[in-house]
Amino acid sequence: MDLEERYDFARTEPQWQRRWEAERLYEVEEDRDRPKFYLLEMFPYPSGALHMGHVRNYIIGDVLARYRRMTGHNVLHPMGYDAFGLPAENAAILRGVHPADWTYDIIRTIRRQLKMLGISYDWRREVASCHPGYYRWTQWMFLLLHRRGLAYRKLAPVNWCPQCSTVLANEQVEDGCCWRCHSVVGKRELEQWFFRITAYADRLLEDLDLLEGWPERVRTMQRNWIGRSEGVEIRFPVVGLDAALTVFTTRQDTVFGVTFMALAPEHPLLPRLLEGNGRAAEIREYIEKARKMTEIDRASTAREKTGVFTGHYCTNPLSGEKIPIWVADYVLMEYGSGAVMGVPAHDQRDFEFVRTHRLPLRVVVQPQDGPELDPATMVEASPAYGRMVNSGQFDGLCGEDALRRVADYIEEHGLGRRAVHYRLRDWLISRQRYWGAPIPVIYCSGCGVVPVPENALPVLLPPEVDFQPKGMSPLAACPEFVAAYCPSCGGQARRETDTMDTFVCSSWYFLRYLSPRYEGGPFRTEAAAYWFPVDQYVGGIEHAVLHLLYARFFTKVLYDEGMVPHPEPFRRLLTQGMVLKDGSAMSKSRGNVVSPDDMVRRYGADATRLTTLFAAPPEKDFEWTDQGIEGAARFVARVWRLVRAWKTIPGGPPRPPAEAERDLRRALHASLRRITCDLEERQQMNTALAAAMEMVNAAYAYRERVQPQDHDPAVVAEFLDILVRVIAPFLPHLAEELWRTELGRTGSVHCQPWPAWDRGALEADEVTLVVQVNGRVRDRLTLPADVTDGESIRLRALELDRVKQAVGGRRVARVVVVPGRLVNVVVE
RNA sequence: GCCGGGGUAGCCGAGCUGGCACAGGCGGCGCACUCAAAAUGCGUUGGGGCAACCCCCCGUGCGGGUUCGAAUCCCGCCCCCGGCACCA
Repeated sequence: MDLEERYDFARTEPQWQRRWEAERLYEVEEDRDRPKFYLLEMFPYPSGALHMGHVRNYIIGDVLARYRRMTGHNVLHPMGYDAFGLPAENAAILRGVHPADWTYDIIRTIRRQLKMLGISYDWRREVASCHPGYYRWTQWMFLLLHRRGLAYRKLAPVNWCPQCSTVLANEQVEDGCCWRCHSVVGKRELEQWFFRITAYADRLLEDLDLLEGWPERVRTMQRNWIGRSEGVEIRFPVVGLDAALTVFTTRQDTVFGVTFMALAPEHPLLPRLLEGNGRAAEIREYIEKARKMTEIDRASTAREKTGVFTGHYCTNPLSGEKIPIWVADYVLMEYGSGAVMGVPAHDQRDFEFVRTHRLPLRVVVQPQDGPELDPATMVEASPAYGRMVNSGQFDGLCGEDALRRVADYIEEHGLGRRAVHYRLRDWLISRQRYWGAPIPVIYCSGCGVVPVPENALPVLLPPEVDFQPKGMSPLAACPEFVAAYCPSCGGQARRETDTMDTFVCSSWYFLRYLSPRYEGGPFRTEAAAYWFPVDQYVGGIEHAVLHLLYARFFTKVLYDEGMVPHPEPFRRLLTQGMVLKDGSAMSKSRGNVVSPDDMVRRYGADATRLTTLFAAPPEKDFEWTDQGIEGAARFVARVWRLVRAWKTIPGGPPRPPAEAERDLRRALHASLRRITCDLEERQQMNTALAAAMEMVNAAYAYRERVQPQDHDPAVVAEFLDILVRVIAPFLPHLAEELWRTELGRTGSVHCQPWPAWDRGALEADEVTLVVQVNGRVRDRLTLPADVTDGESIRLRALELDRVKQAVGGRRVARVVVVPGRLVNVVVE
């Protein structure tokens, strides 16, 4: 072999990419005779060229897709673009180009990058959510939800991002800041469209148990987000007023310990309590102050609990006691009923409140263990469940029983009812921006809110619009768009001018891929019957409660509508970690972006793929290093040289395998088994690749050990055949080059069946047992593999010099023999 | 505070359901090839003790426990990452 010869990835890789496209290798149709496998990566938001962090996602997905193809599956592996959204609009404002031009430009770049990496997509199925052929069906989804009573309009205080100049859903506010631009989010009172995701709260929660293929972390995050609490709502009549305050509590066993009532400053009953109230001025001042506070300040637990007494009282319906009503800004209007029964002895917040305002405290639950609670000496609340005291007829009841009996009593006496509350809020989907799918609704002075008829979709986004943000929807300033006829009465009417949240577009895209150009509906139900659900989804953890929750919600609605055969969209989920550079996530503003274009140019697509796959398990973050990719490129070349050197071994008569051949075959099949397990069950590409490297190392060791003229042709041929197949998912270009060009095989390696390991090759003639004395390794014992008799192994172990030495004449108490593994001699 | 996930060489990481701790890579060192270098191939690489091989001791965040045997199981801590959090 000429050592100067090098693997020319720059020539080879594009050549095979063109060939695969010409051979339509990755294009699939429904095929009832083959098991399907739907493999999907989260589609990118086209806000710029992809960096290494983005492409890791597609590389991981591609390995799994290629592996499934080789295991005989009919693999659907599509790609598209989450192309409606703010970055495009902001870039357009900044650069004076139209968002559509900007978006399609970036899409071209991303498509080129994905092709350059050799990702095996069925490109015919590409979708872009900003295309009318797509958003027509996003609008259709809106109408479906509307028809099912799941889309409604209401006036509510909503999150407003001043930077993005639009409202945001709760899920899109992180620590009081906009998820995208990190500006502090304020509140505005606006009439907006919501999706009633809370109607599905229980199912979204319960079905998490079905998602065994999801990381526990994501399931926990969704559980936290949904935040289900079981309790009771209790009505406290207001003294001297024909009204009652309803409170929600999960601790009805503490109801005899209520010493005050606290209302949120926004509570609707407050205006009535202020009528003719001598303290009205003071109270109003407090309410105003609370209103002006930012969400973050108000939510701070570090703040002292402030409040003012309203001068009014209500009656505890169980004890008959008179309870003072306060206003306190630690009570949130958005949760429960905006009123809290204050039980200072058993709730830390209420405890802090009474300490500042000198209100009384009463112990009504004694913990099962620990000292008796004494109100005089308590320094914090005691939230533990226990035995009810000072609670009249309920005294002595404990724990769950107490909760149940009090709830029963409340219901039987009409004082309230059992209730379940959620942290989850309805999904606010209106956006006061231009670059999104218009909400398909018309407002008629006579008929009210009228949905656009399905056959009038899409409601097209007009191209010529001034989209400079002015705190209102750009479409409202476009008279041609606003003017409409009422679909119901035909009279002059007005169009809705808000667009839909980007997350609406991405809540159903995995269904559009199934029949991407279908005109008769969002997707062909027969296609869904075959392909749905996604078998393996790959994407970032950042969507744990955003996209992944919304997509589950949409799927359940479509399931109820009978359009999809399964209530969950993603059977298995892999959340890949980030690629870090200099210790942090890549971003343009940080200037630490590693470009896949550079890496592919310098080292090739396969080496780039290998680097991201081998550096760490897929779900973990890893630091990008130049040494890493150099090592990857070395391995690519090492494989190439091995195959080049070995393909010329002439055939010869079969011969009995010698020890060197048996060792090589054992290493080959042991690695094959490991790679198969790692891909099949654990999805650990890094360890699969480690096994592939061991495989190659074993071949080099064989070449050191055996003279070239003595290389066993049959063993070498088997080795190359298996090696090239197993590297195919990881290094698709190299594998194809070796398969077709070097080994001269016909057809693509990517259409070959995945090899099965040979159990027989794994069996060794001899096994080496570890011999321990008191758990420490002292020697080794090599025996023919067929010696499994414990007694003879025991005797031979005790005969070993080093064992005798370690035993040192002490009495042998017992000998543990694990055949095939070890012997442990236990001495006193 | 609650919930989830982690902590193994100089670095990235293997180690499954208790059985030789550290596979594979990176980095380091050495050898071969070369006039030389690069590239490549081979060897070596946890710490300590010993002149030295053998060998011995220590070593998976910390402290206990279970076990013939623990990175792995149990109990109690510490630290890191992520989520939720004035949610009644």
